Parts: sequence; structure tokens; C-alpha cells
Amino acid sequence: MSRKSGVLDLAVLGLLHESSLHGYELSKRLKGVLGPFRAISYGSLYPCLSELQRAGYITTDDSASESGPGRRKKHVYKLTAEGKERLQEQLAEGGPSTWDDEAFGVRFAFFSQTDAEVRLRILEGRRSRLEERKANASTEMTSTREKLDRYTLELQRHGLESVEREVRWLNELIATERDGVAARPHRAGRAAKSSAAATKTP
Amino acid sequence: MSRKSGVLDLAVLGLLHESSLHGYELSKRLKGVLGPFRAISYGSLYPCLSELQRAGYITTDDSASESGPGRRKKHVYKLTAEGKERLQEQLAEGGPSTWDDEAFGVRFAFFSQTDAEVRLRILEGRRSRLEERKANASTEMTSTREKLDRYTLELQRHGLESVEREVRWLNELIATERDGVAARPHRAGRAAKSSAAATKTP
DNA sequence: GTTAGCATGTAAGGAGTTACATGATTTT
DNA sequence: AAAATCATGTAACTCCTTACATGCTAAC
Repeated sequence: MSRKSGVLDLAVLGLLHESSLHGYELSKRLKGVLGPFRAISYGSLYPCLSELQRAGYITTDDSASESGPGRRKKHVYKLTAEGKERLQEQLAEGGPSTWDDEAFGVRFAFFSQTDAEVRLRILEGRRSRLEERKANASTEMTSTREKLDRYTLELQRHGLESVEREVRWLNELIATERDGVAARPHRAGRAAKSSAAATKTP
Repeated sequence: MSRKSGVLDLAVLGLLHESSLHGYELSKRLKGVLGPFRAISYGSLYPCLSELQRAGYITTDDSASESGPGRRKKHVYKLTAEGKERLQEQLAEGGPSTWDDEAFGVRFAFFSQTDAEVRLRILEGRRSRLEERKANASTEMTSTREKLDRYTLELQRHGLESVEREVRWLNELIATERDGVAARPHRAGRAAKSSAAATKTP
């Protein structure tokens, strides 16, 4: 096994689930998914594509017009059946490092392709990770045996506030999701490519 | 050159500027500096210490009681003169990747050991980086040619709000710093090993 | 005297980056 | 036809992690 995984695989599979694309185009869309900062480089992307193809998760319709020697052309990749399965697995998985900032962001970006129950689990997982962080930070600030200078204190205060903000945000999202699930009770099972489910938030 | 740099070097130098420490203790304090998550591992820390020592930035008073063979004992490291210079350089430097989340956090954590002017430059650098991000995100949301699903939109909205929050926070800090600088006008020049310089904030 | 926690390291590998090298297509 | 930009790849390197291996010191 050369490439194990990471956010990149997940992001690529997610994007290819929406539409077939070639590497260069993928790299541009990845900026959108991973946030405009943290763009990945070709030196990372192309090896990743090769490996995903080797593993059978994606394919390309080359071999047609494979005429001259050294013919270098656009490879348009698309998901295979195994790739779709793999994507759902990866989206749903609760392994370690699934809840850090980046991994959560990517999973969230593909929410409209994700099962309602899985969405809920992801949001709740993220929330509990943040609660953990919050508890940790609070006790650290209260344990007055360490003399913290005013800058350190200010940094921690600001960090704590940010975490609290995100928790409130998650709470709203979770509530909305639950309403959505409650509204259509008997719809368990497979992933839907369906859109929105948009319960309007006031 | 084996190890180039990274936040770790900076964090170690900063902590050793406060007090001499051995590796194990350093690793515990690093959690505080880098945020309780993102703890670095010994496999990272010890090589880093060796390299900093080899480069002449830190020393240890071993060689005393170097009696038996294979004697393995606590190495207490402290900054050398070169190390102090290096620290000030690194804190002040405006190179690429100086303004990302982690690098900024570490620099901020050592603000009480940092020159007032450098503090200002760091805060302003961070702010302009965030403004850039903000502009980018706004245009991306407004360019309606891309049909964004409600989740992507929600994610971007939340991201934008977070950035705006941090900018406001930075604005307050910068204002406070400027008051401080204005209060003692003629103090330009070399980095100080002096403590705090803490202009009391009301 | 053995478990638990302090303390220091090394080897292998993961997940990426930068810098380079090259080919194809569109624009000017 | 030159320049820009689209498109694909590779080699070497970086910074970090995991897993391992070792030894010292205190508590039970």
C-alpha cells in the first residue's frame, strides 16, 4: 500500500461523484472544497489519481486513439462502483482524525451527497470534539498555578470564544437536520444524490 | 542543512528563552504553546533539539560527571547568544507561511518577549492575510455562475463570519498596541531581552 | 522487586511540497 | 510564430508521526 489516505483522496472521490473531471480541473475545484487557502499541488494530486486508479476506485476512457508514441492527452476520470462505495465508507467513517478542522470541512462540503443519518453523526462528532476542546481550555485557564501573561490569556480567551461560536452553529445545524429527518420518517438506507432538503432557517 | 525550520524550532527557542528546560518538560509546555491539540511527538522533538544544538542555538551543561559508559541522563538545554538572535529574527520575519494560523499562534504566544514594533507588524500582517481571505471568499460567494448547494453556502457563510470576528479582535489588539507605543515614543532599535513592557490595559 | 511514570532516543514511513521537465491548445 | 495557459507528470526533499527500544527514578 503506497498511499494510505488523507483528506485528498476523500475530496477527489467526492468531486468525481458530482461529475467526471480531469486532473487540472480537479485541482481548481479542490481549492473550493479545501478552502481557498490550502490548495494542493500537482505533485500531490497526480500521484493520488494514479493510485486511486490502480486501486480501482476511478477509471478513464483512454485506449481510444492511443496512436502515436508518447501521446500525452487529457485523462478524464470518473468513479467506478467500488469508488462510490469507498466514498460512502470514507464519508461515514468515524476513525481517528476524522473530526479535525480539515477533515470535517471536506465531509461537510459533500453533505448534499450524504445520507441524512451520516450527516447527523458527522455534525455530532464534530460537536463533541469541540466540547472536549472547550473543557480542556477552560480548565487550563482556571488552573491559576501557572502565571499566564496577558497575551497568552487573550489568545486562549479568543480561542474559547471561537469554539463556543462553532458549537452554537453546529447546534443550529443539528436541530435543522433533526427536523428534516423527523419530517420524512421512513426513508432510511442508501445515499441519495438528491438536493437540498432545505428547511428554511429563520 | 538537515532541518530547515518550521513552527517547532520557533516554539522551542521561545520556550527556552523563558527558562532552561529538558526535552520531556519542553514537550509538555509545547502543548500549551501550540494549542492543546497538535501536541508534537518525541520523534519530532528530540531530533529538533539535536539539530538546534548542532547549529549552536542551544547548549547543555553535560560533560560534567560524564563517568560511566552509556550514561543516559537529563539534558537541560538553554539558549545561546546566537539562539537569542535567531529567536528574534524568526519572530520578526515576514517570510511566506508566516501568517498562517499556526505560525501566527506561536508568535502571539511569545508576544511578551517581543518588541512592540514587531508585535504590531505581526498583528497587521495577520490582519491583512485575513482581509485577503475575506475578499476571496466574498467574491466566490457572489459569483453566482456556480450553483452552490445550501451546505457549501452555509459553510462559506460561517467561515466568513469567523474571519470577520478575528479581524475585529485584531483591530482591538492593534489599537491597544498603538496606544502603548504612543505612550513611550523614543524607544526604537534592538530587540530587548527585557520582560513584559506591559502597558496595562484597563 | 515490580509497576508506573520520567526521560531519551532511532528507524521507517506518511502526506504532502517545491522545483523541475515536458507536451498540447488557445490567444495575440 | 510567440506567448500564455492548459495539462501531466517525476525526483528530491520537508516536517512530521508511529512504533519501537532503552534506561533511570520513585512509589507501592
